[in-house]
Amino acid sequence: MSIQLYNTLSGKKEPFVPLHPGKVRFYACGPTVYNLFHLGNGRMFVAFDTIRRYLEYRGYQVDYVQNFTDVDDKIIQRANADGTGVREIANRYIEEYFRDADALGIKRATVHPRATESIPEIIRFIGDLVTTGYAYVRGSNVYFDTSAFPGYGKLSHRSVEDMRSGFRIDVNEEKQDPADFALWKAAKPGEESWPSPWGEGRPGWHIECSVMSSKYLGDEIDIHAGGQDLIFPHHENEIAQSEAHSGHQFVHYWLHNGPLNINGEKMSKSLGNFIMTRDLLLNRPARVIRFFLLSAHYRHPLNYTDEGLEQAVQGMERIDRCLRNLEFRQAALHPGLEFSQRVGDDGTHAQQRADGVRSEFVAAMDDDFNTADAIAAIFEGVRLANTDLEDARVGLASTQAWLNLLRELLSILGLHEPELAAQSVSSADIEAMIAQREAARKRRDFAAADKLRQDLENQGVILEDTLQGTRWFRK
RNA sequence: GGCGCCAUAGCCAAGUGGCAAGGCAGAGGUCUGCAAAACCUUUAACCCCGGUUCGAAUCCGGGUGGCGCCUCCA
Repeated sequence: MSIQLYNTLSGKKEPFVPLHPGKVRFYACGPTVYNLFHLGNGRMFVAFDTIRRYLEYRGYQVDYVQNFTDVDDKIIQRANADGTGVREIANRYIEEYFRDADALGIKRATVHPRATESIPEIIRFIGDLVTTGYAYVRGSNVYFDTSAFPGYGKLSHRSVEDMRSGFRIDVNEEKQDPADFALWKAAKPGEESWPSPWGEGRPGWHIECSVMSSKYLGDEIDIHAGGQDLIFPHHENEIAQSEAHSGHQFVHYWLHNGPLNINGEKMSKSLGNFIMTRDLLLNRPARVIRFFLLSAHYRHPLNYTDEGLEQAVQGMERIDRCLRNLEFRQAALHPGLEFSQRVGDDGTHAQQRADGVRSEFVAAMDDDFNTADAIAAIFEGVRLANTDLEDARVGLASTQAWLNLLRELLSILGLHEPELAAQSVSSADIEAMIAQREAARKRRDFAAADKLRQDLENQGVILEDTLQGTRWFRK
């Protein structure tokens, strides 16, 4: 069974067949670097990073390109507001992007191109469109002529007629048609600009993605991804430019993620409900945030609430505890310990069930990257592993099968091992106190034993008694 | 006005023609000196009205409610 994915272009789920067997050319729209990225951006980055990871897991070699839009009105505004230069703003927020993205477990792209690094290619591309009659020049502005491209509207499934009837399109005297859009914008005084055949100016928004996509991946690629709100006009315009330019199909599969809402409403500055990913990262483990973002299907709306995030904390902890408990069992089985004498378990049964869980996980992910179902499969693995742990005879082979499975599946989702908390007590001190407590318990001095446990808990160390001895972890 | 999406238990969220996953929260039990962890059992759901069908949460039509895009917002 192959991977099925929902293609915005066709409006259907389709089997994924790459242009070149075993290889995937994947372009994901990146941030405009004028600020930290908000949780909606974070959702998009995590969603497509996860899809990329899964494609790699399924054996594809993925060339993943994610751009930085580093020339834009908002960057200029920010630079003016801060009294600094646009390059400084862009560089700063590219750095900040990596800080948050790395924390969220988002893999670095194969290439992270910046629009300003492709100005000559952009100018050439626009020049070609002018030459072939797809674009027209008005002073130092260049516009794309949408009426020259018959397929215009095929991605967003609307016609130019529909758009004309909409009264919200600004009428720009220079444009031949309200649906036309800028490829090259004449420089305004004081703005960063580049020389071009049409005069000083800078690229329009849409052209950079078309150019960088073809520059790094070729003019026909497998996947192009972004938020649903980019379908129109951004991606529609990219198709028009790229296909007018190349004369053939630009992208085979268009993937779009759903919106992230806050308490049921769209994030907006006027509502004051903007959530920066950074702010969440300061208060919660990054993997909990990632887990939360993956808890719904990527195409569906995801509603952020404090309670929802709290539920993600609990869910993530259930998985982490299972890993910890499996690891403790293995430590307790260490050769030389009395307990290991009693173990007889070749792990076959656990391995079979682990394989079954893996199959469920893969089936879920094959079905348009259904991470919610995939996470359900992980929980099934957790339950089965915990059930095994209930049996004192279950030993190294079984626990290893479960650990291997859970680590494998978590890593596909980019949810790696728990982070180590700050350490206020050394492991040796903890072990010593556990030994003291054990002695107190042996002489049935439970008051002393409980005090030791409480002392450790006050320092963030939790003790749990098991048949194999006392296990501990830092909270 | 045009285009489109969504509605499943207290909460989150899969499923999309054949006995309604999973997580969180709740209840009971087992284990334990106690606690924790864990396991077992359990409570509880397909917005409304029509239609198609042997059979609909799932398909079609109509409502109601919520949301998105049509503004260089992911």
